Amino acid sequence: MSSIKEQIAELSRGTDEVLPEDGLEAKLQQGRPLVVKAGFDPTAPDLHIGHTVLINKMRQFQLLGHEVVFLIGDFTGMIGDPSGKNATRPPLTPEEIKANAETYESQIFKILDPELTRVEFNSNWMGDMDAAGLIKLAARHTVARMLERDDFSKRYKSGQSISIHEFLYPLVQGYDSVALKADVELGGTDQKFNLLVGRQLQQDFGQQPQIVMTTPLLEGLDGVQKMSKSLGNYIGITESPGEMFGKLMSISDDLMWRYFEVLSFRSLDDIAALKKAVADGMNPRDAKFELGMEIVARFHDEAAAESARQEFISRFQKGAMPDEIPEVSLDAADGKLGIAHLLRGAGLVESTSEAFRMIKQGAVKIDGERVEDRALHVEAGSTHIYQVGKRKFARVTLA
RNA sequence: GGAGGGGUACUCAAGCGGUCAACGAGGGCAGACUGUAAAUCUGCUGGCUAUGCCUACGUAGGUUCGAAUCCUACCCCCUCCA
Repeated sequence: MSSIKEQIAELSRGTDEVLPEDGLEAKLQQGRPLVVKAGFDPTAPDLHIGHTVLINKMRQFQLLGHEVVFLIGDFTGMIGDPSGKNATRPPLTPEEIKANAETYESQIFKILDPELTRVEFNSNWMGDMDAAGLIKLAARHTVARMLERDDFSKRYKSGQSISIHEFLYPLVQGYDSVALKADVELGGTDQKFNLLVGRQLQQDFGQQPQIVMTTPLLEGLDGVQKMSKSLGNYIGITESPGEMFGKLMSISDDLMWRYFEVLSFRSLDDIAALKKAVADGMNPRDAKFELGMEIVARFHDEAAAESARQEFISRFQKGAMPDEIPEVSLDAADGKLGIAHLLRGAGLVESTSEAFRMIKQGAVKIDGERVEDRALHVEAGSTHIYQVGKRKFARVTLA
């Protein structure tokens, strides 16, 4: 077992804040398994690797022998977290929540040890609380303190509405920590306020307040904006090995080191050594290969990672066609088909207009030959490999 | 309840009777360069039976040879006052 100091260094790695700063050391020195809590929305879980920064942190605690609680906020979900959102969420049915919870589990257990993970639902304790209980809970916090929260104060000052129920969200989340007697709560930076409310409530309830650890929102593949599905700059953890590997290879070198820090399970020393090797002349691409392999292996397996790497090398370094090209059959009405219609029929472009644009830009190839003539017609009874841009391929048989 | 401002393409944002499929920026896509990088440069960025036609500027009507631009009604959003 590593020293407490080393543990703190690894546990703090890639975190945004640890509050209070020296609190973690004090907790660790107690020498008992700590209760480490992290809460998740019960809404449709479609995790991307940005979410796994937090889960990786849970895993670290788990490896050090602590008790990790994966808390599904099924009750809180009925309130809706106000952070940055104003749309009211439709309430989920118990069936939906159950299904979502199962999806969560199948995804997080690629990282966490199922045997050592405690899954909880906050409806277990919140569902039984009556109105009087809720008011008592509310009485433990003040409006002034609620307004300390950044987005509340902004909205209040600018005259935007704040519903009363939004104040209850941090309280319920904080009460979860009381119910679980949490020693540590993990959350994204946007959760900081809520996590701190937990500390205060625990103190009110006579408990030792939890340590709050926040993890940053991971930068997306563009390296600038946060990773999110709607921005399209994400890697979903259920994506194929090839896609995952390819996407990781497309990130900038700066971002690569960032990803090493928060996504890799390698030790900090290891990463420092790799960084030095690159500084001394190692091709950064090879370092990126190692990152790609590790991530793909985590969500798939070693063999998949290796073949993803091989595929990548043969396809892009040697310019070969991908191994798996979608097969498409199309019917030609008059014994031949215009190239634009063919490309659209094969799903390589959205519209014939787009097809013409792509041809004009020199992005269309047939069997590796660039198409120059937008009026080109392909004879029926032929099979060719059509390509649009670098990544879109289809083997089209024209009948 | 009263007064005022606004709704334009993926987003922001010009336009305020014709030359507007709509300036500009961002994003996206493509080409060059490369490590499928990043940065940079260039081009494209509604659809179609394709050098023309159709559909689009909150919704529905109207005025006009002609409307995103003017008028009317309606819907929605915001600000200020109560």
